[in-house]
Amino acid sequence: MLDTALRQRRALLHETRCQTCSLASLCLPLALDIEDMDQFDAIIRRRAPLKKGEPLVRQDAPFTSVYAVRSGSLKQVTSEGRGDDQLTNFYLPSEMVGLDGIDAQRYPGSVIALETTTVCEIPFDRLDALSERLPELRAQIYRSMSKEMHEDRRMLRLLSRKTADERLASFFTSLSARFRRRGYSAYSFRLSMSRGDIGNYLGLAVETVSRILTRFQQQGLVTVSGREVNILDLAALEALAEGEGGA
Amino acid sequence: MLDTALRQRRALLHETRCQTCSLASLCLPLALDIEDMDQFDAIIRRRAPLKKGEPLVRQDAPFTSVYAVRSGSLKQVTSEGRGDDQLTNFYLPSEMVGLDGIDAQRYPGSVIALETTTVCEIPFDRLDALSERLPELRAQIYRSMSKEMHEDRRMLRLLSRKTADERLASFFTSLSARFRRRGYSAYSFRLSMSRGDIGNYLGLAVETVSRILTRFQQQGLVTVSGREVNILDLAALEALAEGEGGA
DNA sequence: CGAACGATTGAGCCTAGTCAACATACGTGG
DNA sequence: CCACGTATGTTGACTAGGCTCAATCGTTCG
Repeated sequence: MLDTALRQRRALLHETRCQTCSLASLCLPLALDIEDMDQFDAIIRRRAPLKKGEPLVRQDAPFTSVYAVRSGSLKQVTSEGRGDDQLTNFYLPSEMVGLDGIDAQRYPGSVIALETTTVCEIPFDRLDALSERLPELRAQIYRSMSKEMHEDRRMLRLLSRKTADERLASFFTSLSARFRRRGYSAYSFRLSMSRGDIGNYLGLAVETVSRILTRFQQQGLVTVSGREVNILDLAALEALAEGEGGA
Repeated sequence: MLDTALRQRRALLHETRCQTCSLASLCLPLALDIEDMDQFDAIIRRRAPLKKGEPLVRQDAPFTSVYAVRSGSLKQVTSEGRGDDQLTNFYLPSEMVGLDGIDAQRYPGSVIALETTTVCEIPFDRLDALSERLPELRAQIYRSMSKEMHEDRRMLRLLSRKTADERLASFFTSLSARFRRRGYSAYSFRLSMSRGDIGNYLGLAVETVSRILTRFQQQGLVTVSGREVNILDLAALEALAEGEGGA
């Protein structure tokens, strides 16, 4: 039995090494050579997997680390005032959590696992120190942050100009692209978030999300069964997402 | 006459030095000591002032530099599809323009002067190289980006949860705070942007902006005459911005 | 001084929110 | 393994906030 535990532990350690990580090509150490990757690897902290609903970071907690998602998914929720939560982000494997806490030195929202989720913890002070010697790593940090800003701008546009249908279509095409990029099917996947989460994220009432999903099915764009999604007409969804509904 | 030109040029050079810049305490070199500031100063490029309506950067142009606003103001506009512009940001003195272009190596939107505006151009490759040796500078770059992400999240919440009244109130209180921080009056200022710009930014029709402004005046919250704004009851505006209208 | 643009005001409409009832899935303990 | 309770999802009816269209007024600039 001890043997099993040992093997599991070794497997875990093995898995946690960047060099053998299947996400390495999408993650922070992306551009590093073998030697540098070892240095990077050395500052990463292992973490027990998070269970569904468990917070990775809590809003307003002191900023110490950023995190790379290895498997599973999370949502970022910012509470302000009484019960007025806003879901500001979903995080999928290879994406970075916590970069928005650098400025205020506190995390601006809680980040909560949507399913069983594993992450790599990267203490920021050590990352920063390492980035001093590794220009490629520095560039990758800048790129990650810049990309998130870029994404946020897309989201601003979605919220201020798009109709409910366009928002849902955007949501699906964006998820589809993100899954594809990670080597999963672009057409068939399982949502880890509830309708409520989706609505909150897209600025829509749950009822609206539900209604539009049934309409999308009637239109033959997708099939949805619970959280199982099948995209039938990606091109049409993409057109819809860009506002070519009937204009 | 040559003498005049010479003096002007010297004045310009003088003004453009970080050490004598009144914004130094808000800007990138914030935490640098005198010596380091000189190094930073050396990589900055002077730029002729932009006239109203003139673009500082154009959407999709190759990313080369970031910019610090010295005086005036600008807006960032992202066009997608036909005529579907989204105003994603306003930039005031000491704020950084262009950081969202690092990832794609292109500027994700055009940035256009709203009035006569001067900026410091900072070539990014040289900034990055310098940041290798100056941890304080690096920290400040991270902080700038992180702050912008944070701001974007606030904006997401505004667009997805707030009513038109709350949005306008937020807009005014935010401007007020930004002016105060720069040493200007928090209660009396001139808008450099049109009603159309405000509406576009806040996800509202121009007519709605106009209507709410007149209502705010009737309620004794502000006086507005053209682009001249006087805040009469900042506390009430702040309460409104946070959704304490009648709840 | 006139033209062009920006701002204001009014009337009617439409999208998505709210409230309410019902259906389904989930998971926990007997 | 099933039964129950709770959380999640769906559907319907009604409402309202903000958009559109349209006309008018004001202001800035050539």
